[in-house]
Amino acid sequence: MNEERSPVEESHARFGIHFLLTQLGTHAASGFAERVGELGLTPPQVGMLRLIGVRPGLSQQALAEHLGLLPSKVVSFADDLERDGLLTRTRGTRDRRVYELALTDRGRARMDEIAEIATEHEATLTAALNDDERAQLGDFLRRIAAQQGITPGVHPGYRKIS
Amino acid sequence: MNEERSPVEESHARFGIHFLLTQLGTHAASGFAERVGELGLTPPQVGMLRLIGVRPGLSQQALAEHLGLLPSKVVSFADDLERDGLLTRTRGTRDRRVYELALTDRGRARMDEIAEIATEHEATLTAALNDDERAQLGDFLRRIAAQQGITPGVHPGYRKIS
DNA sequence: TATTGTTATACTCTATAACTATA
DNA sequence: TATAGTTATAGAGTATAACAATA
Repeated sequence: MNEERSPVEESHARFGIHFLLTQLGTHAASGFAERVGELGLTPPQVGMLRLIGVRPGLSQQALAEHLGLLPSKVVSFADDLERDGLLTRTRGTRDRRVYELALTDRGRARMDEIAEIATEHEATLTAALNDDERAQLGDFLRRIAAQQGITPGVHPGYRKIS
Repeated sequence: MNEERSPVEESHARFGIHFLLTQLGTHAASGFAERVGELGLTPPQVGMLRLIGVRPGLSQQALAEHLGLLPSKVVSFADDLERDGLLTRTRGTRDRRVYELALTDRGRARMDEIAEIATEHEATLTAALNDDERAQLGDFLRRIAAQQGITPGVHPGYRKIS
């Protein structure tokens, strides 16, 4: 290994947080994808279930908007989730063009499983920190997100970066 | 907005760092991609230039291995960068199958531009924090990366998550 | 026979556009 | 005419496999 610090390396050192965030972001995402994959789900599908659980009666358009997914993707994801008995489509009473989506009992149970997986995943991911440090890290990241104009849980990065 | 805390929402709250990391990771990555895109470069190409700058004479295979890129991708990226006069391919003297890659003067100048962009990007990204907090955030993230077995700069997330 | 770089191809995924039914 | 959901399709991007040169 060469020990001299080239200009390139120095700029790289001054560039730490960006690299760490991108690398840890993809690491966290792929770890989570692997875990929920064992339940036959993808992260965007989990995002759909989570949002439907919080706001039942949501339309597919609204889901697509909130999660940053293509409407045509929401259709096929909803097909899968409905076929697996995790959610129901009900035609809207006032506007019969829309489907109102809701979790089934099975869907709620699946979300409880996912909550357990998520808690365990979170703990594994932050095993290097103690509770105080974890809280402080969360504070830092939330402040950065707020300052950057990022709404938590909205457009959570499922769509490809163009 | 519903103010009661459902089990789903509680699990979501306990799940903060994962979501923050993935969301901020894609945010940081897309911001950087946009900036270097104005120079006609993609993030993996920047990664190639950076690594070649640090370790001149690297082969395309070694590049692919270090950055987590497909060898066939390295070929087309190197084609672009060579055509733009940013790097040179020289046949290896001992093993004439390999190309030894090196930056041209123009390539080094481009890397200096990128270093400026990177420093500015980093400052913008962490504008919500003061210097002490920025240093502490870096420490937290480096410790997490080390504990998770992530080598800084190696396989920096260019490849798609499978 | 194995490996580097390259090219060609098959495959997946994404985004867009067309279609229906309601409004 | 416009919108929600759906389906079909074109385009982009990815991974794999085949190929030439060298070891």
